[in-house]
Parts: sequence; structure tokens; C-alpha cells
Amino acid sequence: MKDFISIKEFSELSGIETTTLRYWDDIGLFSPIQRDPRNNYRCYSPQQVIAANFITVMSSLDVPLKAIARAENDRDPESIIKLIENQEKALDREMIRLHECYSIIHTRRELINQGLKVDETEISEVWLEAREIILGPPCEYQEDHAFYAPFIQFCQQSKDLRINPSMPIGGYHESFENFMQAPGQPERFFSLDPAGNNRWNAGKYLVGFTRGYYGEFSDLPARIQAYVKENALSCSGPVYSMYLLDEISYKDPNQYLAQISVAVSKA
Amino acid sequence: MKDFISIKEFSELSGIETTTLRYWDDIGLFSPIQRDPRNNYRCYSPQQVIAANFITVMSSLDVPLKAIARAENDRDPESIIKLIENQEKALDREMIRLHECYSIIHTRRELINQGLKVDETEISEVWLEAREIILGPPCEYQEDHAFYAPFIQFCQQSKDLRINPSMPIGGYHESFENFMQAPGQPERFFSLDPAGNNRWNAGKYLVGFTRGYYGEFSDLPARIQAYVKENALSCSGPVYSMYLLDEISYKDPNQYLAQISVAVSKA
DNA sequence: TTGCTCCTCACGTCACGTGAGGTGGC
DNA sequence: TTGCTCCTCACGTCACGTGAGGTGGC
Repeated sequence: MKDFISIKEFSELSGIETTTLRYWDDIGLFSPIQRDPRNNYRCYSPQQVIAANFITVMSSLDVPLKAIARAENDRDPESIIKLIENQEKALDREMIRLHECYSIIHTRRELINQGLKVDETEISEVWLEAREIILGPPCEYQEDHAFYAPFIQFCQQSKDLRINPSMPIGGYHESFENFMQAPGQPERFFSLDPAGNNRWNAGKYLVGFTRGYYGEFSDLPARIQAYVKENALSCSGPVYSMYLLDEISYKDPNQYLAQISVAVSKA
Repeated sequence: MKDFISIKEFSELSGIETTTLRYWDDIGLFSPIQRDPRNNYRCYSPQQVIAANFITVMSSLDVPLKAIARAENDRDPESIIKLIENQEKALDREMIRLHECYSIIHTRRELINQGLKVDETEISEVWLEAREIILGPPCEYQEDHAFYAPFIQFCQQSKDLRINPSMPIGGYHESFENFMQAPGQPERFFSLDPAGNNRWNAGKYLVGFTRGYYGEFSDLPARIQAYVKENALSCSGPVYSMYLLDEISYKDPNQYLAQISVAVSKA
């Protein structure tokens, strides 16, 4: 008896808005099997829900309606298989992308959380776990010693390497002496990246904090040196500087929070 | 020296189109740190690439620019953390959704592939692996015996159960006798779904094919019965009917390809 | 006549993309 | 003057969402 259902019933059955169904009809993507000759109402058959759901799935995967319409237009199995195969590949890529995005924002959140918990005034010796990083090439500074040019180079390079350029970036000095000579001009830049080509080794680090704009560490280097002397430490390894709180978290550059980590051992 | 870079340089550094950068500026989401007073050119600082990349990541995750702008507007760590936390949850859900979509289109593709390889004229005994399914309630037919009403009920129910309604749907008969009495009116509907509440058991099945509209199996039931007699088989278990090729693959209902699987054992 | 569902048509929305026409410094 | 980069402004695009005004059968 009830071979046909109204647009509203079909909408409830399929979960697709009536406006969407009308739009699909307009652009020739998906139409009711007939119109009521009396009042021009759209008449859907219940089984059409199968095709409609398929379109919903493809559309929810960001396949343009035109591409779906093309396949629906020839409507032979080979076209549909091709459409699906392309989408399966796209889905694989999308999964990888989402994992990357997750790791980017998750890392960012962890840094901010750390930044909020930190006691900025204290310098302390702590054990840091290893972290994968991308270590850039040695920075080539111009006469003005500004880090703009090397910073741009590093960003450019990680973009060219198709490495994700959204991971937090920090500065690297090979030795404590080098750091003390020019704290604001790192020898290299690095980026926290699980897909890194290098690693920030686990070990004991002297960790201190300071507020201020990128590369302006105020009296922190002096405070660290004082601590080193007082406790008779030997600063063996590299120095990492990075921002736990930066322009993403604050408008005012004076609030940016830098963390300096110096690899140490008892003298 | 070069503290500022042009919109084009910033675009190349960040990988963001100049049109997008202008749009972000227009809506107050992300602006250059200043304008050149001489010609009103936008002047970006290289470090802005960090914030811009963060916006790109969030935007690529379908966070509305307005939501990003709100967080960017107060720009305190707590707002950013909330924004990220929400997005992490959304990402978890999105991953699950993508897996579901993958399984939906992959299943669909496998059915179509099977449908293309099949010898439609032959009835054969084959071993079928187990499959997870959702088995609907017994169908309640009206006087007209049409399967529209029960079909709608099944769709509605699987929608209410928040089960994915895009998996292929088929018909189920508890016994071969029941199937032979009304091949086109299944006792229940089922849906191929890895998250199913039931299963299509592994075992030996008599499998045959026929072309035609949903529920119209032509002479296939008779051919199956003839085969059963001839080979002295006993049809123990349930009968599953499903469409390998349906309205998603063909315009013409006469081309739809049904597969009937009857559980059998040697008499 | 009233209510109800449906119809078409026009315009709005979101995040840009695409010219059109104009400016400023070499 | 020419070429180049940049500017604003208007309009187009995609997949709808939102009324406005009208129709047909109870």
C-alpha cells in the first residue's frame, strides 16, 4: 500500500534534513523516484534510504557532491568501486593527518600545563626523559645577530622536508659556555617532533625559567651560572631553550615563559 | 634588520595562502603586527608563523574560525587549554567515525567485487566464514505482505540504537521451508555490521544468485530446491539473502544481483 | 475557515577564491 | 613609462539553513 513516503518521513528514516534532500534534488544528485502529480510533492521509496545513506557517508568524508554525482550518474559498479577505492586511500591519509594533529595539539597542551605549574623563581636539578626532536642545521647569523633569518631558514627547511611545521620550536646550544656567550642566539633550532631525526637525551638537567620575549632571558643565565658554582656542578652537555607559554597563550610578550635546560653532572 | 616580512613571504613561510591571510585579518582572527605607514602593506613578524600554524591546525580540524578567534581574543593559557581539550575529545570521536566509515565503504566495495566475479547461473556448495551481523526483530507484515513497513521499522530501529544505518541490509529466514514459502518476505532483516549483536555462523552453505528487484528472486528458489533434491542435501539452518549489487551500483532494478545462502549438511 | 504538510524562490552563511581597478617605489 | 608587489572591493563558490509567500486536501 504505502509504497512511497513523504520527504519528512524519508528525512526521519535517513536522518537527512529535508533542506538537504531538496538541495540534492535541485543539483540532480539524488531525487525521489517520483512526484505526486496532484501537488508536486516528492515521493521517496523506503529502499532509497540505502543509496541516500551511502551519499551521506561519502559526503561526510568530504567527497564533493559533484564527484558523487558523477559516479551516481553512470551508476555502474566500476565507477562506484573507483570512488570507494579513492576514498579508502584518502581515509588512510586522513587518519595519519589526524594522528599528527593530535600529537601537535597534545604536545602544545602539555607545555602550557607545565608552564602553569612551574615555580619560575627556582632553579632545580631534575631528571628529564628523552624526547624525539628535529635538529636544524647550524644557524648562520647576519651582522645584526638577529635570529630572524636563521629562524626563517629553519621554518622553511622543515616545510621543505614536509615535516610538520606546527610543533613547538626551541633553541639548542652545544655547550654551556656557548650558551652563556650568546643566550639569545641559539646555535641551532630544534622542534619537538615524534617523527624527529634526533633526540633530546634523557638525563639530569638544570632547569630554570624566565618571562619575556623570544631570546630575551633577562638574568636567568646569570642565575644559572651562580647555581652551578654554588653547587659545584659540571655542565657537560647541550643546552635546550624553549617556550612553555608563548604568543599562542599570551598577547603580552612580557608574559612568555622560557624554560632553559642545561645537561649537568656532579663535578 | 629585516624584522618584518611581506604577506607573500609570510605566505611562503607558513604555507598559508595570501587570500586566507587577508581574510583572517578582515575577520579579526589573525593580523600582521603592523602596517607599513607608507603604503598600508601588511607587515608580519617571522615568529607569527607559530600562532598562524596553530590556527591552521585547528582550522583543518574543522574548528570554526569564530571559536578560534574567541580563544585568541582573551589569549590566556586557560582558554587555549580548553580549546585544545575539546579538540582532543573531538579528535577521538572523529577517529572512531572514520573507522566506521572505512568499514562501511570497504564492506560495500567487497560486496560489489564479489558481485562482479560471480557465476550467476551456477548453484554451489561453499564454506562461508563467520560474519558479525545485527539481527532485527521478527517482521510484522501488513495484509499487503509488502516488506516496506518492516523494512522501515528495521531502519528506524537501527537508527534509534545509534547503530550505523549504512551497512548493507539483507533478509533472514530461520529455515529453508520458511524461505521457500515466502522468499520475498524475510522473517527478519539483518545488517552486516562489525559491531553486531549476533553472527552469521561459519559453515557450509548452498549459494545461488539471481538478478532483479529487491525481494524478487525469480526462479532461484526453485533452482535451489532442485539442487537440494538432486544432491540429497538436508537444509539445516537459516537462509540469508542479500544484494551484492543494488541501487548504489545500477540504475536499472533488473540488474540488481541477489545472493541466497542456505545452510546445508549432507542428508 | 483552520491547520498541516509540502512547494518554490530568494537571500544568508562560512571560508575562502577570483578577478577588477588602483597605489607606491624602483 | 614599465613592472612589481601590494591594496580594497565586489562577486562567485559550495553545501546547505532560513524565512517568505503560496498550494492542496482534511
